[in-house]
Amino acid sequence: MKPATIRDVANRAGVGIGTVSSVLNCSRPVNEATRQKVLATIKELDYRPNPSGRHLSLGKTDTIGVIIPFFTVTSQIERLRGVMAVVGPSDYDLNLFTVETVAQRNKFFQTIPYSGQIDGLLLFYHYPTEDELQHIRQSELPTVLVDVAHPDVPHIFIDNVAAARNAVEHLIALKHRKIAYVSDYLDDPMASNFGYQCYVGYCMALEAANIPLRPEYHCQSRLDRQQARQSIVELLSLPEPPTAIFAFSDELALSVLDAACELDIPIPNSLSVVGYNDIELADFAQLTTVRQNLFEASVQGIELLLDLIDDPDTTPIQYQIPTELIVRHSTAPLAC
Amino acid sequence: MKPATIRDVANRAGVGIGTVSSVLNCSRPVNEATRQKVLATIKELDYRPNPSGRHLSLGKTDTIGVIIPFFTVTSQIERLRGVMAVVGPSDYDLNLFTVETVAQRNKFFQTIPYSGQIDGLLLFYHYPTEDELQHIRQSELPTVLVDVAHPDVPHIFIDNVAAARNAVEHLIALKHRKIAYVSDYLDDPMASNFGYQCYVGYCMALEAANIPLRPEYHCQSRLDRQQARQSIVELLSLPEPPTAIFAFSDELALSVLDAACELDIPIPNSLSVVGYNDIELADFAQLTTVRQNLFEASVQGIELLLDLIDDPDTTPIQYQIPTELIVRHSTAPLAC
DNA sequence: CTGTTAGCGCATTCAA
DNA sequence: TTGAATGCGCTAACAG
Repeated sequence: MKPATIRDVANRAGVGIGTVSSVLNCSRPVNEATRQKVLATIKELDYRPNPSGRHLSLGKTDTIGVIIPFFTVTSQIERLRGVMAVVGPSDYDLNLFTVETVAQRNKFFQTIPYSGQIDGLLLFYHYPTEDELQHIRQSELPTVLVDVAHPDVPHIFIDNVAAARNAVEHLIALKHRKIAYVSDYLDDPMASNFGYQCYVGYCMALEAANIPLRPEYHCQSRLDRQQARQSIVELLSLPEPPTAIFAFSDELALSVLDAACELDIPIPNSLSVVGYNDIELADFAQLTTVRQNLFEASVQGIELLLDLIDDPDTTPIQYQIPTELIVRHSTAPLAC
Repeated sequence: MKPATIRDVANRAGVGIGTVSSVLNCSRPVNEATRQKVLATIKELDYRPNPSGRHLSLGKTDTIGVIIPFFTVTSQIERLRGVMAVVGPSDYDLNLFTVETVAQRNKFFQTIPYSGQIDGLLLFYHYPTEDELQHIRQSELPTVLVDVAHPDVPHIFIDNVAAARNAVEHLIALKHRKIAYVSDYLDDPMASNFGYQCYVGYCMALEAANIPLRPEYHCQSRLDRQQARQSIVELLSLPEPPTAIFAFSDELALSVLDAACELDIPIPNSLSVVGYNDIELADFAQLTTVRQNLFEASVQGIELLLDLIDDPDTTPIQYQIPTELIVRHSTAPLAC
């Protein structure tokens, strides 16, 4: 059976269509008696306003778009949970988009912002290109970045550079000097900017300690477990292998453990390992890692976005989420 | 600047509004010359059809709704990935809904199916109540269940009963007779039906081996790690503790490992453990577990749903996804 | 082949 | 306080 429309309700209740609308949206005062009658009719006909009608009339979709790349990464679920925690109780819906290739990403930015199908965009884990920024600006779509900082876009910033530096300094404090860094391919067009940020922090820590940078200690790896392990085995097979490794994700850090296991390198005795994210597995594996409150960052992200949608002139405050180094048993002082 | 409408394009191109629509949708033949002109104007004006307009006119939203409960559970990301893999390249959008409480669930089923805001519904991990079925039927919203089987609703079925039975039989084959089962609270209104299904499989395996059921061996626990560990410590502290445990999720199985560690019970020597899902962590922890291809199940789920939307009279074929017992090092023959 | 028109369901005028 | 009319952007049926 066709769902009831606002006109059905109006006819049945013997009132005008505008009156029903007024009752629904409290947009203007309505006589209490007629109000009750309308309300009763709505219930009787089981009427629900059609969102598309509203959207068309209001020029608003009550939907926010979310892009969370790297959906294989466990920690992404935390980000999504944070988003849902705010969007769920709100009047907004959530549209989840996939962008797994450069082509998809281009198409997305060229179309969606202009399509009027979302009122705002939440972008995780991705430092927008100049081109993408252009589209965001031009479409005037309220946009918030989470995880990365950008001077031109409101964002919830996690200072990964400082966190990475702090992690590496932890290793240096343990007397390590041969410290490697494992990340994704920094020049991969689909890479998060994140690997780079951590790299900067890594470099800063080394520099501050007067430890020269060794290019062979920067291991850029694919993220799937097999290939990662392989890359790290190579790293650990260098003539002068590192005594400590900082990995830009817990997943990669676990691959370090895999590789060390394969090579019979005891951890932390002969090799210290620090990860990033503090995923559940990290605790289980007793991995020293950097904890970021991804849930909280997401929550602040959409809250900011909703504010921005509500009032585009909101001063785009840029929050910062603190990180914390969780020291477990995968790091130890350098054995002499 | 206001985005261009179909009328802008028509005026600019000097054609009728219907012609533009025809070009866009190939809904009727158009003279090649005018077609090119329209196409050029569309590009020139950077015109994108407004979805709400389409939706309103077509009575279709090109959006499918998805409910994936228990978003804290790592394996859920696999399901979501499967969905995205199909929805992403399609013309459909994905609306993710939260239902974390009974109230939310009720509200969802009472409103969303009728709202016309989605063309189809994909329901994970949830055996619908009679009431919910009523709403699904009444609203005539195409709906597909994934993970659970229901006689009245198209579904992608994973035979958890058989898989659980198989897992427990593995333990029995290892000569275990004191076999406990750890799950969520079976009577929790927000529980997945899943804990119950595994329970049935567990019982069947025991019965077939003539092992009497011991109520004290069924440990119903909260799912967060601390409380789970606590519950399992109690289980393992029984006067006659189990020598093997089947957990309905890898997360719980890992909590079993936690608890065993706390009590200095060596695994698998003194206690065998089997989990469920084969999350990444399971491999890492060398946990024997049941692997279900969650990605594949999701893919089949939306594919079926899209078919159903396309043609509501599609014979609601009900697929079944096989499971596989992955034997690792958390299970061993009963020590005499 | 193509321009025009009539809704789709709703919010918001403008009159009354 | 309220009903009727207008328009949001689009598709499809209708009339050339």
